Amino acid sequence: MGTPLAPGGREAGARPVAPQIARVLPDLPFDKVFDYLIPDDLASQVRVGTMVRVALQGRRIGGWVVGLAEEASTDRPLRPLAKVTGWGPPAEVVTLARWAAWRWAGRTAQLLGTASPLRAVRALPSVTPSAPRAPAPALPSVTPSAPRAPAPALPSVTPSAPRAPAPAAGVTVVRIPPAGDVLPVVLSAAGHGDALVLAPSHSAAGLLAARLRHEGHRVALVPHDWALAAAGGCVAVGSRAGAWAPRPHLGAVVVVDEGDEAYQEERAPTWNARDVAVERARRAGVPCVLTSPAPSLDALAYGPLVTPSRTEERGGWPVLDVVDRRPEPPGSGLYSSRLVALARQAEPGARLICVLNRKGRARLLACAACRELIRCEACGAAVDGVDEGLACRRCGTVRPRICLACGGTRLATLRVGVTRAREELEALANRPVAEVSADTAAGPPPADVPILVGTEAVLHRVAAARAVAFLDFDQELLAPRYRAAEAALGMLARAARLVGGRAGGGRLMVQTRMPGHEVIDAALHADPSRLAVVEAARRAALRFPPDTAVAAVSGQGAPAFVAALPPASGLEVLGPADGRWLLRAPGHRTLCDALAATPRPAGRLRIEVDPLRA
DNA sequence: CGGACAAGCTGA
DNA sequence: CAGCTTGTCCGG
Repeated sequence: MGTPLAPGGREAGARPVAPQIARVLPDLPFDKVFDYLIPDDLASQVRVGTMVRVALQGRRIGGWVVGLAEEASTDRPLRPLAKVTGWGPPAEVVTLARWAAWRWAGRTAQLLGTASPLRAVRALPSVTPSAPRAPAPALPSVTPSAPRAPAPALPSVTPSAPRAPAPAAGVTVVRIPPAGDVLPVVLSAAGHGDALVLAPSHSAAGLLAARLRHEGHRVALVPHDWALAAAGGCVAVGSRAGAWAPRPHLGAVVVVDEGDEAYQEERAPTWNARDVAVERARRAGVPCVLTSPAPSLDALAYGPLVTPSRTEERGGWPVLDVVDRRPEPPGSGLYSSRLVALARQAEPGARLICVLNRKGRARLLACAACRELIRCEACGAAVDGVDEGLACRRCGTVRPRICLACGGTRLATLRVGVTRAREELEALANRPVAEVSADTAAGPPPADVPILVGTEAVLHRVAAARAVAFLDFDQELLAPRYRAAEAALGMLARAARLVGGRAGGGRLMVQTRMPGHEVIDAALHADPSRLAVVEAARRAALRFPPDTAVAAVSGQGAPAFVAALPPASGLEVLGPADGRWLLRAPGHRTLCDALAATPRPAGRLRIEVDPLRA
């Protein structure tokens, strides 16, 4: 049984209320609001957020009611709403979407689409007024790996408190080591009104939802359980899109593994669920907790950091073996003797996972005789070894496998791809090795293979391992992205989760020529602050976020757009590099105001605010 | 987005 | 100058 659609506070018998005009944002590629008359028979169903269909230019188009009014904003005759489709995002989420459209230079309608139910919701399930409250989580399960959570938060978990006193609003960053458990933090938030909990992947959200249910909480897994979340009286758990879940009485927000890149939408607008969640909590005046084994500088800029004790944090990271490859001659292969020794110990039940973030076969070839780099004779780009000889990756020219400098025919691989890495390791370790990458068959890799080699994706495809080795960690440290160092430590943390804490005996190994790098130093000491301090200084020196706000502009219309930017807007324009401009401003206010004030030219235009690569 | 309408190109 | 393409504007 459900409550009638959108009661909206209008009771039968109450005098007819004034607003008869709905301001509707149609689902079109531009943000323009149109007025429609609300027919009397639909009046009880229409409020801000309601999804409707309207006639526009002889067509029917879906859209959202974004406002109610008594007077039209135009002289032309108004048409009535054609239909009420069902429930949509609540008013404060509509406002949030408008903010996000500004913040990431996108369309409100697109964000409202993300905030809306997958299928039309005609009625909300009724809320059991006093749902059986969660039993107290067994305290021992909380203590061992629990970080020192904000003190007032923990008591709220107790079942005796129907609604815990609201803890202080604001953002708290909680560092939880890889082998630690976020559940205590999530449970304390779950005690506050309609909590919102985000995890980076669908599977992580599902797992968290199941654990919360096990603890006795009513849980809506969004967007699937959108209507349940809209009815309230439960915890909403979701991944990226969950940031937009309807929450009638938002009480607290938790973002698990806040730095995970999965929180950022890849397509423009490149909104980030963590930042949406933080803003949402701020607007609602409720606490927001960001957790991470290695908090990002973006997170640290939001609020104070809470860390576990050194003992606890050290225990939550595995031992890291750093293999310094500097003494070895260049081109001595992908595998150090220490790595081969580790590989020979691997068993199907105690796996070794090797991570190599490159795909394909040989990436760079050199002449074995004269050491000249083998490049395309036409354009000078690197070439791939193919069956017919050497093929240019840029222009496609194919030529025989001969060194142009000395005529030598023996070519050496300088950087090995995953396929080749697998073959080599199988020979060196004398055990079966399987390749796992984003494009090999989905699902878990074969269980009877003791060693897996793959790109970073392998860390997402396997639940546990005895050891994880990064074959060329410098690849991560030197990646041409300003967040490379954070991403590298994040990858170590992810690997650490697979092998478990120090006591379990699992190991991490990195092969590197930069053994003193602060990322390695941080993981070695189980102290992410060691990276954060250095990284903060570096970002400031290079004027990258969070010290500044940046956006990347590309596509056909980019030149015209960049030319049309207001000259005195406080924006610094860099580039173009590869048809991509970078805009830099002291902060998002300046950046986003300038982006919003600039007319969009015809033609494709992609604006990435907070681009992952800059 | 997609229709309406206006301004440009081509062929006779 | 009809007949068509391409571009720009606009919707309640």
